[in-house]
Amino acid sequence: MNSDFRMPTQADVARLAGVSTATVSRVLNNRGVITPDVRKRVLDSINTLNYIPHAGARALAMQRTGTLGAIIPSLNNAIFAEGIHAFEHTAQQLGYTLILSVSQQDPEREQALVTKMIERGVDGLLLVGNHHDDTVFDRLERAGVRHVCTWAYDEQSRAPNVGFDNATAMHAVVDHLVVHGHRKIAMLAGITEFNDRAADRIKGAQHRLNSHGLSLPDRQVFQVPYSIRESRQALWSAIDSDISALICGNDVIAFGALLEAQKTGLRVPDDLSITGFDDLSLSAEMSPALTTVQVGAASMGDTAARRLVAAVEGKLAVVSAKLDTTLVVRETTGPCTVFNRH
Amino acid sequence: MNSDFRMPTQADVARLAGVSTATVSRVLNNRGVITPDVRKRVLDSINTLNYIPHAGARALAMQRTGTLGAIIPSLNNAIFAEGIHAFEHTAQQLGYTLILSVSQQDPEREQALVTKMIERGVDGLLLVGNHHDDTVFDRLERAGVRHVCTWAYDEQSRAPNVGFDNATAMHAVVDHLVVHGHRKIAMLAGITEFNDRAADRIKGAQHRLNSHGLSLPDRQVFQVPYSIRESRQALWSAIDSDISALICGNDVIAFGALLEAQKTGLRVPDDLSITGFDDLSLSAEMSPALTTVQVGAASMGDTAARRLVAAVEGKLAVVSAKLDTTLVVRETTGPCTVFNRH
DNA sequence: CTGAAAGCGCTAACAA
DNA sequence: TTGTTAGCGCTTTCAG
Repeated sequence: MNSDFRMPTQADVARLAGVSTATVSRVLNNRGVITPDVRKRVLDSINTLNYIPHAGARALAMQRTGTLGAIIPSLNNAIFAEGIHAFEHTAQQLGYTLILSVSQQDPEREQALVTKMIERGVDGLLLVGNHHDDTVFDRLERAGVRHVCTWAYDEQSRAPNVGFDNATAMHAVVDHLVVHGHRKIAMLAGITEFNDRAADRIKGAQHRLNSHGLSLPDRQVFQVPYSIRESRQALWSAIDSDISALICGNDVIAFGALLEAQKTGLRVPDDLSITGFDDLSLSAEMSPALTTVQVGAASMGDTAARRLVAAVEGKLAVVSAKLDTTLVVRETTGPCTVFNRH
Repeated sequence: MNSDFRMPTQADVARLAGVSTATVSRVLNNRGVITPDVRKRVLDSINTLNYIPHAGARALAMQRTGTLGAIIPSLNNAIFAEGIHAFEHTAQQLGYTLILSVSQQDPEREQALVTKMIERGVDGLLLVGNHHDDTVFDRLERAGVRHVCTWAYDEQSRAPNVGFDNATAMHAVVDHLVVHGHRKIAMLAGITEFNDRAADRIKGAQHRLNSHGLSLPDRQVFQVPYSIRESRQALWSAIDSDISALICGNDVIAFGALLEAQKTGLRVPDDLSITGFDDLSLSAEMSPALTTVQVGAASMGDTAARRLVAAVEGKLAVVSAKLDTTLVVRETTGPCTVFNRH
């Protein structure tokens, strides 16, 4: 690392090209009209000096940074990774850079990260879920940072949403199961603390079952971390009661349940129907292929980025987008064969 | 969005507290000694004004941003997501913010992204693999941005490495297979264009096989994208020759091969042994559980962040770290039962 | 221990 | 069409 070497600045470029810094700035930002000859001289100087503008200085002078922030619960969850991948891709395409932080579902950490994002001057911010500390929204609104909550959709939410209704998404699952004759159903849900999506999925399943004259009592809802290992164990609690179908909070949980079921000789779907949520790419490939809910994480990330940028550049409010989910029926669900065990 | 509202600045805080901005800056950065009373007044003012410092301005005045950059090929690959998750976690812990960009294995895009990173003034940058455009390193060195290449380890590399030797990592796989009597082996490798890790894994397997007096001719090496679907198809090309073992470039490819093998009634490992690379969390859980190479993506991300920060704060060069890989023998490999098919 | 003032690199009026 | 001149918000000598 050559120690005391100064990166060339706009002033250096200006000097070399024999123009003012204002002119350099102009050609850099395509502002105003510039004599072809001058523009060429500037461009040449930039090249020979290997000049790279200083984003911090620019951010100070203009009122924007050209960055989009995202605070997500985790990256070790393929579905978030997929959503962020798309978000970054679109952001990049629109000329924005991504600043990414992981909250680990910790509200305090999230709050601190939001402040960090404001410090960094992100032009827009993506959040996951609608459940956030009030101060999060207060700060964001106060700072005038456009933001959007994803992975959820609720008309009542304080912030704009780009996502789907987790509760409603469960309706199709329940209907599918009920139509196939399932009456006793359990659920391996995600952990609901600080996770409104997981909670909504439970509520959605329960309500829909109720409307069919059935029920999913709380004691048949088991909260498990999004981990295959832990999900395998949870299967045992779930099948203690003689259920014929198992609704899982997401695909990873479903993988665990399926693997464990297979290992113990339980036939899926003959002895037990299993459903997932997310439709990871693996879900279609495994065998039996997983019946699950497709959420379109990629298009969610893409849409979130577009709406955010549109709002920033148009100086408007972010407009919400309600995304659809679709039940993908595959091989882990089938007709209920009652009295199958016990 | 309240339109023309100005975020409170340090000057506002100073005014309210009845001190100079210099003093505010001092308490903010714990520099020098400050009278307790003054400190309290400043802190109070900060609170009542909800003052949030401006990172851009600070970056301009100091010579650092408190950000770490990372440019990775993709996020839709669980192993990269895991590595970045750890990188971000450690960075956050050390007080740094992550700026993340995805290159999609495109050298031109990568080059542009590196420039973007320099613009943003990242204090350190994580790259994947050792194969990068010369201008990438030129620019980075010129700008004095510490950087580290991960997911690879090569004494000869131009940049510091935090990673493992992909070629050597294959030795254990080959040895394991050979010891079990396998002689005819094929490989489903990753696509080697712009991917030195994939290429090294092939070379590693070939060399080691050679040293056993065996060989892995190029025509038995099939390059496939890191996708289950595509890998399934590739299996057919591979087993055309009557091999008894299949080395896969990573776990995802192995999943595909395994799934397809099972589907067609090929018994694993009796009819065909299969190995992976990465040791994704799923690999241990599936059945048969996958024999694979554990790479410790998390500790790689963690170490990369620490080394980068140490170099930045100590004004030193980044020091490389050679990480170990370990073969995890599970159930997809077994003794060779020759003449098993055809 | 604290304040005044210069300046980090860039953009945006305002003149010319 | 281009140059001059203020800042943008913060840190940092240098005085006091």
